[in-house]
Amino acid sequence: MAPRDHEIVRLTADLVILTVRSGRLCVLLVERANEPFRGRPALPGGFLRAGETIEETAARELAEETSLDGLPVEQIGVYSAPDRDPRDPRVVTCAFLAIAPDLPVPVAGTDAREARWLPLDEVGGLAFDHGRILADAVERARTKLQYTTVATAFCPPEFTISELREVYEVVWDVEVDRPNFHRKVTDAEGFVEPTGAKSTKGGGRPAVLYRAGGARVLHPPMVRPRAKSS
Amino acid sequence: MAPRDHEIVRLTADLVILTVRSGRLCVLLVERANEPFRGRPALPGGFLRAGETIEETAARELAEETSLDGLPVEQIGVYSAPDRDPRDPRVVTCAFLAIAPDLPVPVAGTDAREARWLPLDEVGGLAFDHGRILADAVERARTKLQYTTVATAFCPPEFTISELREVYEVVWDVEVDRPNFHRKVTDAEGFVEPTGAKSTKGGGRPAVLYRAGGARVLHPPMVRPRAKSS
DNA sequence: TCAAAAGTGTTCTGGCTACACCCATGA
DNA sequence: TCATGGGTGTAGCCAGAACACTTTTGA
Repeated sequence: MAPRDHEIVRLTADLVILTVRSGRLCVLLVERANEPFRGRPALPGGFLRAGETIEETAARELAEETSLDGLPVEQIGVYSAPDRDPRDPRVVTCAFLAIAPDLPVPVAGTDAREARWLPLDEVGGLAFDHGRILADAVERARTKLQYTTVATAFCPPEFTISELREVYEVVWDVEVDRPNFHRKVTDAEGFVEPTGAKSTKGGGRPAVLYRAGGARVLHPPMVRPRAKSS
Repeated sequence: MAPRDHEIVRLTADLVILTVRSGRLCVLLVERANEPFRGRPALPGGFLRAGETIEETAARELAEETSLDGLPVEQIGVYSAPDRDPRDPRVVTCAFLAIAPDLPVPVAGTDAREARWLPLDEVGGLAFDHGRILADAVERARTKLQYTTVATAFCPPEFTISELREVYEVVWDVEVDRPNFHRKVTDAEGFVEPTGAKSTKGGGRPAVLYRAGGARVLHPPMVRPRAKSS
């Protein structure tokens, strides 16, 4: 092969960290402190270091931003347009999706950057190609709700079926039939398991509390109905 | 942020090109001409060049290996283990999946490397982490058959329903009910459309020929039955 | 006793499975 | 006229959709 006709790049991991806060799907954004795009909102992220896999880079940045350790991250894709970063030399990024419960805010980052949750429909003007990355990650999250049990990752350790249903309704922006959802979730092997306790909040009958079950895939899958708004 | 604590990498695109040949799922492999892993089978691939996206790198390598232009490629993932390439400096790869019809072989590459189709169950001893990349890509292809129309990409421009069914049977390693498959495929909007011609091969009744339809997603999806061979 | 939210029962329907059956061609 | 593979008909089953209904709490 022809030697040295290839380009040297710097590799970053950018994180799309999603959560549900007060009935809205939110993403964690930071404000850029340096050029390029100084002052613009951006996805948290950082450079690959020696000896790391890019997953480890992502996990390290995630821990710094959310103080949630061991939260799984999933690759969304590589974004490598030559002009995506005006700096020289070239920067290629690998985007990751992470799903978090509603954390105590403001999220205390260990570095000076200000991080904040922003509802998806208020996001605009992101730096670089982060708008596209965010859109791709949200689409992935929506798809994953169908055939995996990740919805529980949006919830606190103990939750009610209604709280879990709210995750689906918020992320998919649909209404989900309450009785059918209850049956489907409680019948599905390993999706949720009862803790024995009951929720005391709420005006009506107390709800049984559940925790996430052992299953990762959902069988049969949830089917996403037609969107309610549009 | 702390400057210069990040690593410089070289980025490659590696291709998993799949096809169905004489009833078996096959992958295109090349023999490495240089160290490391000289003489070992490997996935075709190459380095990112200046001004290219990594998708363009993949498309360029694909065209060189198969002389099929414009075949779509899909990202599988990034493989970045620090020790995946014994060379220094570090090489990170982005893997791509491409699906091809049964091409006239041997595939004429423009470079000197010898490329050949190898049935999946005969693959072994791949260079680097290409064994894992291949496994991930095959799993992706299997999943994609469920809810997309990519199965037609395994077929020539005109094909019979039975040829399309064979794709599912080979890739999934299952038996598919012939009558039900026929109905499902011909009823699905945009999956296949008849050309008007009929196949002359085969001993029995001539089969109607179809070409790929316009739809990319399959609605409702194909469901993968339990594997026939354990 | 009423409102509110949790949870159960029941009917209907659409898609899938299984398999019987008919059709068109070559030998 | 028989073998071979293409294509259609149809009965049963099962899961999801829709929605009526019962249960358990606080006010």
